Amino acid sequence: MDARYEPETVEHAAQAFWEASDAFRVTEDPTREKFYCLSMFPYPSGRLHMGHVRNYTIGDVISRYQRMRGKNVLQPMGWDAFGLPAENAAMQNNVPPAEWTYENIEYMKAQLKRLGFAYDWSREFATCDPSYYRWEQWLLTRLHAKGLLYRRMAEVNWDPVDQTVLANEQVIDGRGWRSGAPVQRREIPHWFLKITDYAEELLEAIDTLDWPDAVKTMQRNWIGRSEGVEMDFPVDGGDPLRIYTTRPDTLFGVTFMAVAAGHPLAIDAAKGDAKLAAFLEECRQGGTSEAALETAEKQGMATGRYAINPMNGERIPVWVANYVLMGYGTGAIMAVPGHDERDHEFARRYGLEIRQVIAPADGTALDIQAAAWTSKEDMVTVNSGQFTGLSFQAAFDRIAEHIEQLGLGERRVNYRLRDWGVSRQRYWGCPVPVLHTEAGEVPVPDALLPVVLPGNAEGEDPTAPLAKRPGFVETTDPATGRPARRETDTLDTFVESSWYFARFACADNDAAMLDERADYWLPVDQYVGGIEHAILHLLYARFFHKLMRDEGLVSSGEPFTNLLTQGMVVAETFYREQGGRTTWYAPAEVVVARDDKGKVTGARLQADGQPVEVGPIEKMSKSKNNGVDPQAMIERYGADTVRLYMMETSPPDQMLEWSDSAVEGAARFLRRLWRIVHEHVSTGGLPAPGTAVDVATLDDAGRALHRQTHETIAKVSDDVGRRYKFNTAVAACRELINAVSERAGEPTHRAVVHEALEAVVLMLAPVVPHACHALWHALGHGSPVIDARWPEADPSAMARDEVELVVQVNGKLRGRVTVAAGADRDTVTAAAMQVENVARHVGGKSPRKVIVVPGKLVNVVV
RNA sequence: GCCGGGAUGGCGGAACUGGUAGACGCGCCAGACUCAAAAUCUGGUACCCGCAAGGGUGUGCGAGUUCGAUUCUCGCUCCCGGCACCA
Repeated sequence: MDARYEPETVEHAAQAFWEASDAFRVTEDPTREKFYCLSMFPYPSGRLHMGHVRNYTIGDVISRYQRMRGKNVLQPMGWDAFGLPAENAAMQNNVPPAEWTYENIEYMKAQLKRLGFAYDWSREFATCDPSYYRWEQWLLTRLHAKGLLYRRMAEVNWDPVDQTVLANEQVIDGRGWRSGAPVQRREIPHWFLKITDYAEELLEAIDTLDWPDAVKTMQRNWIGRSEGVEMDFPVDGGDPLRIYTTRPDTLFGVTFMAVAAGHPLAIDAAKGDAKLAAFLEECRQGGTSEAALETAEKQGMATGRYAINPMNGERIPVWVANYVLMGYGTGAIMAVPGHDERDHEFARRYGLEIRQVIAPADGTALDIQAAAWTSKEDMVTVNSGQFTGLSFQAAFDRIAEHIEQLGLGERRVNYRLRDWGVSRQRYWGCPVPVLHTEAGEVPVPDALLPVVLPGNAEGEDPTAPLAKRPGFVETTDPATGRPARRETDTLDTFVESSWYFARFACADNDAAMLDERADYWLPVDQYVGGIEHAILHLLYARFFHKLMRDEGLVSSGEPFTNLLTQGMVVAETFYREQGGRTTWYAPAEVVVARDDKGKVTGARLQADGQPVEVGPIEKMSKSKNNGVDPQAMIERYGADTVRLYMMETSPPDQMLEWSDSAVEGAARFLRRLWRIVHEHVSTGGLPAPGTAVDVATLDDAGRALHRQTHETIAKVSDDVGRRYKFNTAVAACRELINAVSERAGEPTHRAVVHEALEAVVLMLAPVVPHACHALWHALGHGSPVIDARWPEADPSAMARDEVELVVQVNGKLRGRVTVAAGADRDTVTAAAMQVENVARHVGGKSPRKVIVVPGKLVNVVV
C-alpha cells in the first residue's frame, strides 16, 4: 500500500478491476431477493452537470449498500436521446442529430465510468436506437386497436415564416424564436393517448406509493377529480345549454350563463352579430400560453340569447366569457356571482345581479355585493325555495336527485387531466407507426416494424420534418399494394421515457418488447431523480406501466415503489452592474474577504482586484455563470472526493450548496483515512479476516472504542437503510475515525482499532468505493469490498455498565451524574441530589417533584 | 389566490418518539513543525458577563400546553417550490 493517497491511481485500479470482472453485470435469480435501483436517465446534452453527479451518486450509494446487504441488485443506465436540443445543435453546426447525439453519449458515458457508478452497462440503450423505439411503435399499434391512441384536431403554435410547428418553449413573447414572426394558432390533426381512461386508477393508486407527499399532492391536483352535476338549461328558441357544476347547492343563485368563445352557441349567435363575431375572434388571438391567460382580464359580451333556470323558471342571459374554458366540462357554466369569485368579478364588471343563496350556518351576516362567499363548510342554503335550510351535502344530494328526476341531467365526476397530446411535427423523434391508405388510417403491421427514422442525405436539411421528406412519406399499402402515405408526426419524447425502466429488464430481447425478466425486476424498488419530473414524467410512466399491464406484459400495477427526489445543486453568485448591464463572474474568479470571525465582508475579482457584488445563492446555470464543471473537479480531486462531498454536505432531498473549500475538506478526510489505515497496517501484523475482538482483554478505552464502533454501525445502517440521511451517516463515520486516531498506534488497542477501521471502510464503501476497494485489501482481505457483507452491530458490545445522566433543576441543566445502568429511581435521585451544583440550586428546599427519564436525565422541580 | 415545504452559530447542517440545542464539516483565531510556504498536527470557536468556577440569553415573531418545547397547539412574518380562471 502506498503511503500517500493518490486518487487517480486508486480509482483507475478499482475501475479496471470492476470492468475486468464484470462486477456489476446481473442476472435474474429467483432464489435471491432482488433490488432494482434506478436513477432518471439523462438527456445526452454533451457533458454531465453537477445535478447529474448528485442524482447518480445517490442512486449508486443505495445500489452498493443493497448489494452489501446481499440483494441481487440491478442498476442500469441509458440515454433519453430524442428531442429538440439535438435539432438545435444540428442547425448550428450542420451535423445530423444522430451523429451529435451518439457523440455526446460516448463522452458522457466515459464521464459516468470515471465516477465509478456500479452500472450494468450490458443493458444500456439509447431511446433513439431503432431496436428500442421499435417496441414503442409495436405497443402503439396495440393501443391504436384499443382506441387508446387516436387522432383529432388540436391547436398548435404555428410559425408562419418558418412554416413549422413550435414547441411552447420556442414561443418567446408570442413570437417564433428563430423567425421573430407573431405565432399563430392553427388547428391540425394530432395524436392523443387516452390517459383520461386511467384517471381514476392513477388517482387511487397514489395512496399505495411510498413517495414524498409533495409529489403525491401534485399528482392528485394535476388529475383534479371533482364531483358535480352535468345538466341542461333550456334556451329560448334553441338547443338546451349543457353545463357542469360542482355547486348544485347554489342553483337558485344563477343570474347569468357563460360559454367559452369556441362554444357552438357562441359561434351560432355571432352569425348575425358582427360585434360578437369580432369579440370571438379577439379571444382566439390571445396566446394559449399560461402567462397570457394569467394576466388576462375578465371580458365578455352578451349573446342576446336567454336560458331558463329549471329550478325557478327565471329567464337569464347567456354571455360569452373569456374565462370559460372550452376544454373542461362542457365549455359552458352557470354563473353564481354570489358564491364564485370569478363570476363575482365578471358580474361587477358588467353590472349583473349578485344574489345570495347560501349563508354561514352560525347566522353571521355577509355583504355578498362586496365579495363572493364560497364556503362549503358550515353553510346553509337560503332563498332556495323548497331546498332552503340545507347543508352543502344535503343540498347537493337533493338538488341533484331533483334534476335527475326532471331528466335534465345527472351526477358526474370530472377530471382536470386531459388526454396526452403526443404528436410533434419534428424530425428527431420516434415516428408514429401509422399508414394513411385508401382504406383509411391503419397501423403498420408488426412485420414492417420498426418504422425507421430516415437518415440524412448529402445536402439535405438534417432537421427537415418527416413531412418534407418525400422518400419517407410515399409508400404502399401492404394489404393492397396501392399507394399510401406514412404518418409524418413523431412522438413526444416523454413517450420514450415512460417505459424505459421496464426495457432495462430485457434490453437484449429482439423478439418482444418485454419478457418474463420484467416481472422479476419490476417494480423499481428505488427511483431517484429531480423533483422537476414530479408531475409529467412520473404520471406518464405510471400510465404506461398500466398500459403494459393491460397488454399482459407486466403484472405489477405501479412502476416505482419508492421515490427519492433530490434537491438542486446551487452556488454563490457574483456580479457587477455597469451601465445598466449586469455581468456575472464565476465563483472561481472571485476572492472572498472575511472578518476575523469568518463572516463574509466582501469580494473582489481576481483579475483586477476590484470589488464585485455578492449575489444570491442560485441554481447553477450558464446565465448566472455560477456552474461548476464536474469534470474539472474529478480531475482535480478524484471521483471519490466529489462523491463524498455530495453525500456529506446535505440530505439528498435538500438543496446542496457548492463550496470549494468544503470539497477540500472531503479530500482532506480521505487523505487522513488513508494515512491512518496505512500507519495501522505498516506497524504490525493483521488479524485473519473475521477474527472477533477478544472483549475480555480490553481496558476501558478499548471497550469504549469497541462500543463506539458498534453504535456507529447501528446508526449508519439506520441512516442509510431507512432514513436516506447519508450526511449524518458520513458524520458518524468521521466521528469514529476521530476516535480511532486517538487510539491508533497503541499496541494494546490494535484489535479494536482494526475492527473500527474495517467497519468504517465497509460503511463508506458505497460512498467512496474506489478508496475503500484499496483500503479493504490493505486491511488484509483477498476478496473485494463490493462482495463483502454490510457490518452487523453487536448488541453486547453496545451494552453499558454505567450511564451518564443529565441533571436539571426546574428544567435547567445544572450538572451530570454517572450511575449504574440499571439503577432504580431512588438511587438515581439520591445520586443527582449529591451533585454540588445541583444541591446549590435546590438550596435545601424539598423537591416538589422529581422526573427521572431512564438513561437520559433527572429533573428536580422545587 | 390555492396546495406543499421551510426559517437553528459567520456558513452547510445535526438533534429521528417532547428530554444535554449547535453532532460532523467549512470558515475563522491561536499554537506546533518549517529558513519559509504548502501539507499535516494540537487547542479554541452561539452570544453576553467572568481569570476561573459559574451565571444569564438563545432555534423567524407573538401567545399557549408541559416539570421540560427546535420538536406539540393557535395566531402572524418572511423565504422556497408547484399549480393557477378546471366552474
